[in-house]
Amino acid sequence: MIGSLTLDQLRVLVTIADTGSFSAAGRKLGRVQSAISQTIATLEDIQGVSLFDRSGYRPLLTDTGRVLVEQARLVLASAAKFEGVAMGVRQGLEPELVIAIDPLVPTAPFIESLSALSQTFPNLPVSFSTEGLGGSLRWLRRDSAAIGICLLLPSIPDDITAYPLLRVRMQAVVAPGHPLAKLGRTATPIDLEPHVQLVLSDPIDPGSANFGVSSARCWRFVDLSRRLDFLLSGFGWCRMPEHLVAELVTAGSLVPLHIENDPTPEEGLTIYAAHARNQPLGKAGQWLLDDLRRRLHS
Amino acid sequence: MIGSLTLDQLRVLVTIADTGSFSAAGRKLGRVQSAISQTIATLEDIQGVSLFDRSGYRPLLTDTGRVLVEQARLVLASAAKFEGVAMGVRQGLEPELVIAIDPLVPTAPFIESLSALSQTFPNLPVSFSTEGLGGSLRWLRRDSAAIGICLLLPSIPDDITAYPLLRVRMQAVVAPGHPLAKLGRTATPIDLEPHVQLVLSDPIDPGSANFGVSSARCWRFVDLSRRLDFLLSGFGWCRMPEHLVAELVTAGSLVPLHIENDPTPEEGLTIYAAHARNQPLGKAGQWLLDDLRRRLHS
DNA sequence: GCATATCAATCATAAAAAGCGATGGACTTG
DNA sequence: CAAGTCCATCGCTTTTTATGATTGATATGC
Repeated sequence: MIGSLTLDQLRVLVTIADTGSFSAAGRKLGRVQSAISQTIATLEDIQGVSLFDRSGYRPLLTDTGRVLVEQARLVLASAAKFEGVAMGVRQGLEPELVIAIDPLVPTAPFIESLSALSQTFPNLPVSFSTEGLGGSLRWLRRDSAAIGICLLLPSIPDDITAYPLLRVRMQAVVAPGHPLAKLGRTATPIDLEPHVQLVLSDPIDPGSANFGVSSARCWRFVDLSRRLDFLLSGFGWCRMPEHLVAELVTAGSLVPLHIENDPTPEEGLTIYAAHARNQPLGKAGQWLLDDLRRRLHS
Repeated sequence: MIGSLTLDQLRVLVTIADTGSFSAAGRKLGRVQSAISQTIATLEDIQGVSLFDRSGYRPLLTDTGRVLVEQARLVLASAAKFEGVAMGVRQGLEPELVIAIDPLVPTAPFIESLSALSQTFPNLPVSFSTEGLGGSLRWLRRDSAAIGICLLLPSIPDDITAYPLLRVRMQAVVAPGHPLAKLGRTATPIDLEPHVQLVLSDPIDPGSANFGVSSARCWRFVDLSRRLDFLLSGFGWCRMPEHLVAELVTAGSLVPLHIENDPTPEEGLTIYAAHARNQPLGKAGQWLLDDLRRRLHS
C-alpha cells in the first residue's frame, strides 16, 4: 500500500497537467505515449483513484486529479530541494549552515544579509541556535555552529576568529516601583550592592560571565524574556540592550538607572561575527561573513 | 541529472538512518542487505555525494548525509500526504474542502470546529475564499465552494440549504470628527440622508445588496478593511460588526450612532452555514456542518 | 462531409532495473 | 581467537518499465 508511490509517477502526472495531453507529456519527457499511459494507469490503480476523465478527445483532470496534481507539485518541489542540497555539496558548499546568535543581539541589522544569503544559496538549510550567554562560543567550539554572532567578553579567545560588526548600547534599568528608581541621583556601588541584580548567564558554566556584576545578590537567567518579566515586576535591576527597552522606558514601564563608573563601555558592547579558527568556513559561511562585514562594519 | 531520484532511495536512506545499519534496514524493509547497499550506492553515485562513512564497522552518516536524511524525511512526509489524500478519496472523502466565508463573519467562533476538522481529516486540503458580500453565494452556486459561512439577506434562497449558526450584532458608527458624531441624539433618516454611507457590496452585482442603505450617496467597498480606513478618516458612516469596532469605540476612534427605526435587527444579523442544494456535501463537509451546528447553534 | 492528423488504450516484445544469494574482507564481541 | 555481524561485490533471476505497432475515437482542414 504505502511505499509503491514513485517520484517518476508524480513527474509524469504533473507533466500531463502542464502539457494537457498524454502524448505531449511523452514528447516532453522523451518517452512514447504508451509508457505515459501505463504509468498513469498504474498510479491510478495503486492509489485507487481516477485522475483523468478519458471520455473526451483530451484527458481532463478530475476533481481528485486536480488536487493530487497540486500535492504532487509539493512532493516534487521537496524532492528538488533534496537534489539542490546535494548539488550544493557537490559544488563545495557546506551541507548546512548553523548560526549561533546571542540573545542580546538585535535581529534587525542582520535581516538584509540573511535574506541575501537565502537568495544566493536557495537550497542551503540554515538554522539558528540561541542559547544563553556563552552558548554561541560553545557551539562554535564543538563545531555545531559555523558562525557565531555574539559578544566576546572580556576579550576574543585565541581559538576564535572574530570581526566586529556593530555595537549594542546597554542601559541599566529598573522598574518604577523599585527603590533604586527613587534614588534621584547617580548610583554608586554602595547603592547597588544591597539590591538583586538580574544577571544573564551561561547555563552550563554559570560562573563564567561575571562581567559587570555589581550586586551581592544575583539572580541568574538564561533567556532574556524571562529576565524581562522579573525586571518589569520590580524584582531587581539589570542592564538591557537599548533597542529592547527604549519603548518600555518611553512608556514608563522602566526607569533608566545611572551608574557611577559603569564598566560597560559608553559606546556599547561589541557584537562580533565569529568562527572557530580550526574549523574553516564553507563557501556559504564565508560569503555570509563577508556580506555581514561589508554591510555592517562601518 | 534531475529526474532520477527515487522515493524508494529516500525510504531506504531514512530506514538506514533509523535502524543504524544497512543490514537492519534490509530486514525492516524485507530486502536483502545487498539490495540496500546497491540502492545507496546508486543514490550516492547519481547525487554525487558521500552519505556514509564506511571506514568503521557500522556505517556513519556524514555531515552531508545527516542533512540529506532530514531533507528525505520531508520529501517522504510530503509523499505520504499525497497518498493520504488519495486514500481519503478512495474512502469517499471529497478531494478538498473549500469554504467560502463572508468578510463580516467573525473568525473566532469557528476556530474550534476547524481545528477539530483538521484532526479528524488530517490529509484533507482545506481552503478559504473570502470575496465581497455575496461572494459566498456565488462560490456555492458554481460549486467552487462546498460550504459557505455567510449572511443570507434578505432571505434564504431556494437553491441553498442553510442552518443558522450565530448572530453578529451590528453597530452604526462614525468617526469622532464627522458631523453625525456631534448630533447628540438619535439619528433620523433626514439626518442620515445627506451624508455618505460606506456600503459593503457585491463586486459582481453591485445593485444586489441594498439592505440597510439609508443615505442618498453611497460609496461601495468590497473589503472590510479598506472601508474601515475611510470610516476612520471621517469620510462617512456605516454599520460594522460589533466585534470589529468594540475596541475602536472604547479607544475613541469611532463613535456609536443611534438610528431611528434601524432596520438592522437588534439581536444581530444571522450567520448561516450554507451549501448548494443540488450539490450534496462530501463526508468531510457534512462532518463540518454537523460539528458547526452542534457547537454553535444554541 | 470526408480525409487526415492527433489522441489514448492495449498488447506482445525488448530492454533495463532491481532484488537475490553467495562470497570475501573487515570489525566487534565474548 | 573464534563466532557473529557488518558491508561491498558479483553473477544470476525476476520484475519492472519502455518500446513499437495497432485500434478506435475525436478534432481539424479543405
